[in-house]
Amino acid sequence: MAELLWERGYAATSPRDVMARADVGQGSMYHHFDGKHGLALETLGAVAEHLMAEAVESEGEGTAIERLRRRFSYPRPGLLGCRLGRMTQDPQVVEDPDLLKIVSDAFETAAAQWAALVAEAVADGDLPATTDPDELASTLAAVVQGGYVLARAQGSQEPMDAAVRGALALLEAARPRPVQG
Amino acid sequence: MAELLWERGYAATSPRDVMARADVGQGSMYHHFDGKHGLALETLGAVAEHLMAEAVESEGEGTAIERLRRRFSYPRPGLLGCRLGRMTQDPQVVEDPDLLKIVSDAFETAAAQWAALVAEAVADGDLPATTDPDELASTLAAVVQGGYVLARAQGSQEPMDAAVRGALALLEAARPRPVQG
DNA sequence: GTCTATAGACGGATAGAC
DNA sequence: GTCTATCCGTCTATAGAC
Repeated sequence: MAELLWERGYAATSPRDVMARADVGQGSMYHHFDGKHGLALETLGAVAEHLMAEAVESEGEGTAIERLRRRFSYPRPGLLGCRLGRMTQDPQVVEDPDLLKIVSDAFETAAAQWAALVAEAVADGDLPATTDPDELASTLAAVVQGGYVLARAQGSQEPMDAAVRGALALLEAARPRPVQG
Repeated sequence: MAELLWERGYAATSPRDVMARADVGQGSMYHHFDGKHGLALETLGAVAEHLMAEAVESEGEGTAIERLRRRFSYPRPGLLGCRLGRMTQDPQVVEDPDLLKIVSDAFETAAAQWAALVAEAVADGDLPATTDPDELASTLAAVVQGGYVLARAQGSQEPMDAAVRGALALLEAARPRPVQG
């Protein structure tokens, strides 16, 4: 189910497909899961947890700006799209409070983590003192999500990587000059 | 059809829906259009043209950096999503060369326009001389597209606006200090 | 040009045997 | 627990009358 949600989204994934891919009979599936909706609920929750853990791990060690840059530069499969961001274009997901909550919570958590990194980097003097952490957090998250869109639109990984590089260059250019002495 | 493509995407829009919304009989539709595919082709082409024209208009007059900021800040309906970017999450669109081409071309044109604005602003000394116009163009386009994703994920316009503001602040902070005298 | 009727496949789910 | 059979609706498109 996780694979199919990624490849096709929620609306376009049928229980039949899931059964075929998992090589499982109809009876088995409906015995263990509460239909398509329940199946998606469990799957998407697990995916969200997995992605968040991976993102935090990707930061590694170092100063805030280093961790921010590392997390931001973490390789992402542009052509495949984001397993969560993708769901926001699926009306059947957005109109379903349960499913939307999973996506919404994940983005909220991610935004808070970006904002914390930004705030720390500002305190370190590695970003302008005037920076609004929440705004820049939104910007960074948007570059990542938008990178997926551009990559899929062009059928190439490149726009995603370019978007990230462009943002990194901007962060660097905006870095306050260290006070001499 | 344009409305339905926007609201539901391509895969989830049925000829029946279109007929109902347009208050047109089945025979009429299939007489004038070559089925769902042809309908989408014509519609999406017109939408792309309209959006591109609107974007160019939004720039207004002034220096490159002013036009860039104006076009970038142009109000966008985050909750509704981008009428073209949305299509990139629909496998039936991405796997259809004709439909994908419309989306792909539009993004390519937009990227070129962003890059031209950036290059001009660099020449004006309003952006760092080290800026790669293509990269920053990708970044700007990604912020916009990602803003739509964030807005829909949170069910609010705010993340979209915040992402744009954050990017504008970054552009401002990265602005080279004018040489005195 | 526009209508109604119909085709054949797939959607999501349930029933009841084993 | 797992299987097969089956339900009713929708999907996209075509046929053929008017």
